[in-house]
This record gives sequence, C-alpha cells and structure tokens, in this order.
Amino acid sequence: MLFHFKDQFPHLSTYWDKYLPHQKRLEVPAKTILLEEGKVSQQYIYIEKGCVRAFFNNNGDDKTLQFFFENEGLTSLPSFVNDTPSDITIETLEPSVIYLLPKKYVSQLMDEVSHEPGFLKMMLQIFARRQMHYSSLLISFIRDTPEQRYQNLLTERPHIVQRIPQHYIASYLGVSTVHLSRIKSKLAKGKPHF
Amino acid sequence: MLFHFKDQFPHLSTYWDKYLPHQKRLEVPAKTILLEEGKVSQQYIYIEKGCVRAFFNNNGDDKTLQFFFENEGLTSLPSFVNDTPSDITIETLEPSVIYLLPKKYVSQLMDEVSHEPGFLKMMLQIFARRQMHYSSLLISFIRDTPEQRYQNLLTERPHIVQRIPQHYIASYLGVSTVHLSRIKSKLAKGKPHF
DNA sequence: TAAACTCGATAACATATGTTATCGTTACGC
DNA sequence: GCGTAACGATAACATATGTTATCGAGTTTA
Repeated sequence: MLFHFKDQFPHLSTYWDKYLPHQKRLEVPAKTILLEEGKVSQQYIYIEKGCVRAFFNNNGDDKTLQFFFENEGLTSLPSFVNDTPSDITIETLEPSVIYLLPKKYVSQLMDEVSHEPGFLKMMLQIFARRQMHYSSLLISFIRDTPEQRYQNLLTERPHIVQRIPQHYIASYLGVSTVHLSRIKSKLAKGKPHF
Repeated sequence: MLFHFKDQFPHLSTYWDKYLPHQKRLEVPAKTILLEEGKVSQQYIYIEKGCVRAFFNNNGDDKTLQFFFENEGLTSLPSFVNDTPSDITIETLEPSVIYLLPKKYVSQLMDEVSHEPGFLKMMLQIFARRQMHYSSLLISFIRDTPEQRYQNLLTERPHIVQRIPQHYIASYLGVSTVHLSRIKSKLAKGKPHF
C-alpha cells in the first residue's frame, strides 16, 4: 500500500521515508504462511522478490482469490482494518523476500498523512480501482465459461500462467485440475502452433 | 447516494436540502429503462417506490447483477464518474416512483461538501462497504453451488425471493430458469411444510 | 542413487447444469 | 370476455464439469 503510493505520490514521500525503517525483512522458502485464516492480520506485507497467493479453504480444497508478485503489497484488508479474524490465508509460492510493516506504524502513518490534501483523493482512487477489479472479476465469473476465463488469463496476464503451477491456476479459475487440463488440450488441438 | 447519507450524517443535511429541489420526479411503469447499456449515465437515480434491477446483456440473455428497492439510490458508478459508456442497463421491475438528480448538481454538491471534515471518512466507509459487498458476492460465486446461493438468498434476503419474478432470480444466481425450478422442487421435497 | 513428493495428462464414470419443447396458470390489454 | 403475453413447472436430451484412479516425468530429500 504505502509502497506503490510512494511512486504515485512523490510529494508525500517524506512520510513514507519516515516509516520504511520499521519494516522487517524476511527471506522465506516456498509455501510459507504469511497470514493464516482465522488469525488477525498484524502487518502489511510487501513483496520484494517472489510471489504469493491469497486463498480460503472450503471443505479441504483451496479456492485461490488472487496472486501477488514483486513490488506489490497486500494484507487482508477487513482483518487489518477491523481487527477481525482473516477469512483468507496468504502463502508464498516461491522462495521470497518480503517486508513486513506492523500495523501500529501503518495506523500512525495513516493518521499523520490523512491531513494532507491529496491523501483522501488518493484513497478514493485506490478504492475505486479495487472495486473495478472485484466487479470485473465477478462479471467474468458470471458471464464467461472457464475456458474463456483461461484465455483471458493467457492474453491479459500471461505472466501468471507462465509462472504459477497449474493447479493453483485451476483453483483460481474455479475449476478442477482435471478440467483445466482438458481445456488446455482442447485449445492445443484447435490451434496447433507449428 | 446523497439520500441515505442524509440519514447517516444529519450534520451535513443543509447540503442535501439545497440540492433536493433539483431532482426530477418520475412515475414510470414496469420495464422502463432508466439507463441503457452503452450510454453515459447522466443522473443519479433514487427509488421512492418500486424496484429496479441492474443487468448486462450477453449474447441475448440477461445477467442480473443487483436489485434495488425503496429508499435506495444507484447509478453506474464508473459511467457516472468517468463519462464512459455504461456497461449495464437499469430498468424498473414494477411500476415505480423515482427521482433523478442530474450529474452536474451531484458534482457541485460533491465539491461543496468535500471540505467538510466528515465527508471523506464517509466516502471511505461507503467504498469499504461496497467492496465487502462485491467481494462476498464473488466468494459466494466461487465457493457455493447455485442451490446454496439460493438458500442464502432465502434466509438473508427473503424479500427478494418474495417480490422478484423467478426468472430474474435465476439470472441473478447465474443459472437457467429451468435449473432454478429444479432447485426449488428439490428443496420442497426435502422439507415438506405441512 | 533410491525414495518420496510435486506436478500434470488422461480415461472412465458420475453429477450438475444448460437447451429446447410442452403444458398449465395467471395477469393484462383491448 | 377473449386473446395474448408473462410466468413457472416439467420432461428429454445434450453438454460441461467434478471425482477418482492411474501413469509418467521432473525435483527434492535423505
């Protein structure tokens, strides 16, 4: 959060600089849990290297909601803001380098910076974008078949398909691994690439 | 928007009062289009009596996103804010009494009221709530079967099931009318009510 | 290197859901 | 009142998707 804002709103950078030293740097292997479903989010997560996924567990099988990569920040917003148990788990998919900023510093920073004229407009932008993201995802779920969603992923976010193991992709698309395999082989037949 | 805010933030009511006279009152029959897909949203819609639905068209069949009832306000936010063509259609489902407030007054009101200390916090609340709504809808689509979603609707928003014709409910749940009928008869078998 | 594990493909079968068509009921315009 | 359209139930069939099991190729670990 704080971190990409720094690029977008350089005039507020003195605030960011003041708090960056409070971050904790971590090098972790793949499959490390950064936030566990049911616990309260205590820090904001920033990814320097590697990637993570956010998912929730439903009767033993994972449902992946989102992937995050280098230079992205995340947390469970409702848990972080309201001190409620998180409904999602966040785990690394590759060996990663991440930074954690404890919640109390985030709050302090928010309080300080909220007096800045640009800040609230910025927050609105963030929220509007986030809403767009969720609503377009929702619309895609309602409107498109899994095959279309997979093709969208291929054209619009190919780095995900290249980098993420396929069964996580299936979980993200909302289909079984078997069915994603079928989709792929069907597409391969229709469009030979030689 | 403006209208429920008036209840929640009475200290800002002088602002609302100033702009309410600019609304246009309309009595319309059922199936009246209030905003058409592809056109730019020009006014904010408030429902005094009746109900409407927001939907988009996909190859001839409707996909309903949301229902709105008395004392609720709506518009296509992206279209309204960015002057872009709306991706949804808004139409009445019953004979309705609605109020329209042209966009220019909404903008003026926003500008005036944005200096109020409470305003931006209020906007953040609104957006956070909206995001929760979208994300929980999305999670429900990912996690639950149509049957579970229908039961959720029955328990959490029974007024919708009672009031809205069933084929719109099917469109809202993302299933065919036939399948919703099957779901209902299956539930009726499991739980006889005599 | 052997064993264990991860990942992905595929087949066979089961279930969920869509499509089309038909029918009966109700509501509504004329 | 009559004709028509809207609404919903149901059947028959087609397609999409899930489940389970098996196989094989890499990778990691001891």
